Amino acid sequence: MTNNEPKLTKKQIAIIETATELFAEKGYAGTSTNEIAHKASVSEGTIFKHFKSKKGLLMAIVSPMTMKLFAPMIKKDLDKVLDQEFEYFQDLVRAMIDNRKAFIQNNLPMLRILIQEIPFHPELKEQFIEYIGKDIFEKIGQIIKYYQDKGQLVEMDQKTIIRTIASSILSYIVARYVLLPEADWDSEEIETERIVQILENGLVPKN
Amino acid sequence: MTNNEPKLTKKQIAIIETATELFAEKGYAGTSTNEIAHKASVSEGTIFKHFKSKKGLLMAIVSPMTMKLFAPMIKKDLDKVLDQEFEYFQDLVRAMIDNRKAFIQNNLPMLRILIQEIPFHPELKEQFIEYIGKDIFEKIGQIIKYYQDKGQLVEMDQKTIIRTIASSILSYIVARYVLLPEADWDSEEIETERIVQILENGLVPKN
Amino acid sequence: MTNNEPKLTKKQIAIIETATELFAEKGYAGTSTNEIAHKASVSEGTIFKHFKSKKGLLMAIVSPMTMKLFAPMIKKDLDKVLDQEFEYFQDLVRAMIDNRKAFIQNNLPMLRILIQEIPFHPELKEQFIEYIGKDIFEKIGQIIKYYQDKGQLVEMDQKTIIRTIASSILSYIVARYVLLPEADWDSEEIETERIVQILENGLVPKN
Amino acid sequence: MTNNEPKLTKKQIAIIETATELFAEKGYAGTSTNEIAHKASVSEGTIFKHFKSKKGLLMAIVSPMTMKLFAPMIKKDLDKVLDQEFEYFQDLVRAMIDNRKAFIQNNLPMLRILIQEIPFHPELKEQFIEYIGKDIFEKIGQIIKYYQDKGQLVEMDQKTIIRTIASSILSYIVARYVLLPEADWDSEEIETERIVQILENGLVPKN
DNA sequence: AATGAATGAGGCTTCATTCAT
DNA sequence: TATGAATGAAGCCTCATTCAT
Repeated sequence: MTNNEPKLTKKQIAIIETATELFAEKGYAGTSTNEIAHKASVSEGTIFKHFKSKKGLLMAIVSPMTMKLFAPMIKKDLDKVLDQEFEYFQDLVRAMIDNRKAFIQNNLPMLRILIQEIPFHPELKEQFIEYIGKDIFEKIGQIIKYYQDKGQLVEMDQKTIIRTIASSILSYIVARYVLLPEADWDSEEIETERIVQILENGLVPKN
Repeated sequence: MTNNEPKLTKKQIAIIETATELFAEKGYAGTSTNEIAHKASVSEGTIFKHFKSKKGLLMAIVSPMTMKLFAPMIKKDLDKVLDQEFEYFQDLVRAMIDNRKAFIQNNLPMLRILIQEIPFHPELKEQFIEYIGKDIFEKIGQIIKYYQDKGQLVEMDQKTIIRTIASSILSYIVARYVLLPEADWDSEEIETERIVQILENGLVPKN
Repeated sequence: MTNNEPKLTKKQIAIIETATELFAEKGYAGTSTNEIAHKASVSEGTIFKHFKSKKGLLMAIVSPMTMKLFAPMIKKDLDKVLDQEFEYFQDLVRAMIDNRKAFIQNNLPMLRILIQEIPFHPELKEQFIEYIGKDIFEKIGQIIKYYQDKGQLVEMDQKTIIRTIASSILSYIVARYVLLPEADWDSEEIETERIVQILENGLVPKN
Repeated sequence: MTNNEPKLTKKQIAIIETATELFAEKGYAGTSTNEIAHKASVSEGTIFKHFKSKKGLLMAIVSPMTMKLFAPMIKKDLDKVLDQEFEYFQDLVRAMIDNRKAFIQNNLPMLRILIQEIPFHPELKEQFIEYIGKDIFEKIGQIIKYYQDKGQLVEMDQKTIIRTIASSILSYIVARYVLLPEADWDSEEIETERIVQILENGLVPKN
């Protein structure tokens, strides 16, 4: 949908992929451009030719353009979920958890970078918010309205509902896959069901 | 393993305080020992005399010994909440939110360090878990049982309940005070009430 | 040694002109080939195709071949002065000042390069001397003899006289236009007249 | 006369001396900090510890403080000349030429640096002017007035006279020792006498 | 116990130059 | 002929750490 094609060379892609991996693993400040160059089988000079500076590389990784590389995927598979018009809100939540879980597992490195580096690079925050906001928020807003109209969702303001759902899902996923990946967790189905149940009874009005 | 009272000199305290601040603000890898020395009005040599290495300084900051400095305070004010035997579970939650909020605001720097650096320093994770686990978990477990017996809490397993409560409270507080401190939030009372309400209706069994 | 007309392509001219400008402004060592390429709207490869190396480009700029591009102009307008047979030596000096001033102003960049880089590139010195010497010295020698015969010039040896005149004129012009272009100078006419007068009479008053 | 003692360590002095030499020989941009470190038997880190940056080192070399190291010498031996109250102005000029020649030969490197780098570092110009102006100009002004009153100097304005004398002396010395040190020059005495004579009488013979 | 000069390894970045297209 | 991606050597600079005082 974006007109100006990125046209990244093979080396550029190798650099971005390697850097993404390493930044995620060791942090931005803890990764040297030399290491990136080696692992990407590229000369250090090439990195700077393309990305101007180490920070430039970081920004490229999380830049809208790069995100757009993921965006189609993100949108498409989010749409798959959102467009299904589940009979019950709970089924939507269940589907979203699976969907988000898959996405996060696939994009763990970039998300790790975002989470770790946002506090140190104010520019990142803006990109993150813009990206999340623009592409995802609206759609979700519509869905929520749909279930509110159906009487399956409390009439709280949307921001709060989104935050509640998001924080329930994200805090579980982040804890499980980012912060404490080695801890012993119950099976995914059971964890999923718990979240659903809690969200259900908390957000669905009693009559 | 912790020997008797740690007797820190003024310089050592100055170093720890300065380093805590700077690590929190710019990250461990992003802070230089030189900067710490300057801001603490201490020579670089002194830092290494006392803490062996930069990592040693980090470990000292988050070490049980240092944490013990905070521990009495932590425990005491957590106990203040937990020992009150509120009539209703909701009141406990409300009190805990206020309590945690105060603690986090007071100890933001160290928490920031923990959150940021845990992924890069495996040793930290152990210290963190041991510290949090040992001192707090048990107590909370008792409390939960108390309210379960009173019929005010679902009969889920404790781990899940704790995670649910903790993630509700923490994800709100972390988001509000650590990740997005500048965003426009509703007033604290309203936010608190929402969390309480959601937790309440989600966790309290319907009859 | 100079073969027939040098046929420079448009790109080559663009490169030479841009490089001349930049070398003059920032020095040879302070200018990158990349910058030259950009400002000349040419790829870096092209520069090396044509000039072999960065040094080759410098040599091309100050080479006899390039200088010959200016030589006709130089000679012509110097001849204009020298062929006029002024009644008085002072008038010749006055005319030469104006003439040199114009030339220097028009060719400031290349002169700057010569002045700045001669100490670091021995080859340059030879080119410079050969070029200046061959084309100009002889002519001036004749002129001096002419005014000596007329009794308007002391009977010192020519080398000294040339050096005296040249240094008077050049040190003024270099100081005024190269070294301290922003300083506050008197009007050009007044400065010119002072040089003429001092050359004529010296500093000791005759009574 | 300056109160705050510089207190340069041995290494600092070694760095400054080596850098002065190398900058003079190969230019600022043409000299690497690595080379300076090696020749000064010092680690590269030490250079930056003391001088912050390569430019900082350049500024230190030509800074007032460093110049003050030379200033006593400069002033003292200039005073030797200026305080002698020569019977004739010509004798003063003669003495000044010898004196300046000695100074320049002794400080050739620093002067070379100044001459070469001033066009590229505007800050240098200010330091140069301030330094020359403050310490030397006034004194010379007095001397000139002395000889004007004695009727041995034309009644031109002082600035012009100073410039004339300075440019005569400097252009000879710079040409002889800086720009074209290898050329074949007449003996020093003869050259000196010529300058004196020209300054005295000019180029036009009186009959 | 404290200092701060000194270090050398390594970090980020620039550069002249080459080469496949 | 022209391009510009790619290179690797070298440049400037920072850093954690050591050591004589």
